[in-house]
Amino acid sequence: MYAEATRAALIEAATELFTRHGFAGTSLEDVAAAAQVTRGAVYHHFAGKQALFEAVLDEQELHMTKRISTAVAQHDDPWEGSIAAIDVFLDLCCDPVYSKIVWQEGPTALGLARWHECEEKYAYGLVEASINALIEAGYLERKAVDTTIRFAFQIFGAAGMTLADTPAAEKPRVRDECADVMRRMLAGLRVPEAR
Amino acid sequence: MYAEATRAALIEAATELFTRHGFAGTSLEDVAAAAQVTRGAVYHHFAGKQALFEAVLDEQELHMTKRISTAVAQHDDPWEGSIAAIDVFLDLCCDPVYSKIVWQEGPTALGLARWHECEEKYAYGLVEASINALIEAGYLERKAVDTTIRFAFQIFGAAGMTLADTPAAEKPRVRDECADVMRRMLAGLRVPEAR
DNA sequence: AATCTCACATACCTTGTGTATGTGAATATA
DNA sequence: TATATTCACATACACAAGGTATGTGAGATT
Repeated sequence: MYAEATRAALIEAATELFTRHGFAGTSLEDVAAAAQVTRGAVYHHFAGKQALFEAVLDEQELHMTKRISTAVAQHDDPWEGSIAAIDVFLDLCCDPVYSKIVWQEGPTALGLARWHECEEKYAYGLVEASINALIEAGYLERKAVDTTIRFAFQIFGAAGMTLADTPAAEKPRVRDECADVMRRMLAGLRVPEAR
Repeated sequence: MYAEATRAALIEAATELFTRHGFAGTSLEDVAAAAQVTRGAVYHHFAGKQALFEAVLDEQELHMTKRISTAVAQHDDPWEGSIAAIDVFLDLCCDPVYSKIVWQEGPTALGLARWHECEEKYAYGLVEASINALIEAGYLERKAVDTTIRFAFQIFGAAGMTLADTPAAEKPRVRDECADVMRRMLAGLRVPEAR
């Protein structure tokens, strides 16, 4: 029963190729060849090219979600938790695979609408929870909540995309600059009394 | 000499179709038919599908640039100018064509790298100029400048994308919420003395 | 009047996705 | 142990779409 191994090999090959050549630049023929099978195997395990990409993306997101959740859980204060989440997230974004798959290729591969649906399950949900926790704790006003969540989410995306096309050598510096800017922007949203 | 008219008709048809069905969902056959010519005409005027999209995008960007520039020019204080730029930009993003072409289809159609190159010429340049002006005037620290510009730019993108999938009926409300959040985030970056 | 170029149309090639069918090995069944 | 069935792919085909190469008529040039 090598089926599961084949599936894993396909996801691994796809992850590698989508990262290196992008979604559009990778054919299923390429993926199959890299996994040492034919396109038939791809269509046996996945409904199509998009479904394969979603499997790749899900794996990346799951990993990210776990790491951020545990980091957040170590803080009682939601503000501290949010800062921790930012730091862990930025570290993750220095991983070229994660940032490329999720932030660069994701929207292209799935279209913005479908990509956003996928994000709802992972990153977006985390941001939503954090913002709501900050509101509950009195750090943020209960005002324009949806828009605030959306913006916060996009800011994470901005960081991801920024780090994605930063050369490896400069990543540490840019990572810290991103953390600084994100913290200050978040601080700008705090209610005056909580500052 | 109907050449220029044909070219304009192609751009107009492409704008309409890319807006309605997206870049991937529109074939050059569709565009040619809508402009009452054949695909041959498309390839006579444009190098390919991407080049056609870039022509469409350029037109939208040019219009945006003009409106924002004149708005900014009416203020001496760069902070006031930036606030004005935000307002004009958000108004523009309520136009479904602009937001769809530039913020939704752009990255998908051209790939993030190429899209970013195009943006450099227009929106990105404006943000860059504004941030630099704010630094010169002492509102912002001269620190992590590139990252700050990038983030500010992405925040505009966040607003554009947010408004793009907001139903027309809610656009006015969301538009104002965006303006509020953007102002507060920008304020978070101000040096303490300038607050 | 002959020629040349512009502005397209027509026809063809190629790539890549998706689908339908074939096949051998493993497993279940009798 | 012989037969049937299912799984895990491979093979072959259909079709859409982008790109290219070539054909063509009208107007400009000489």
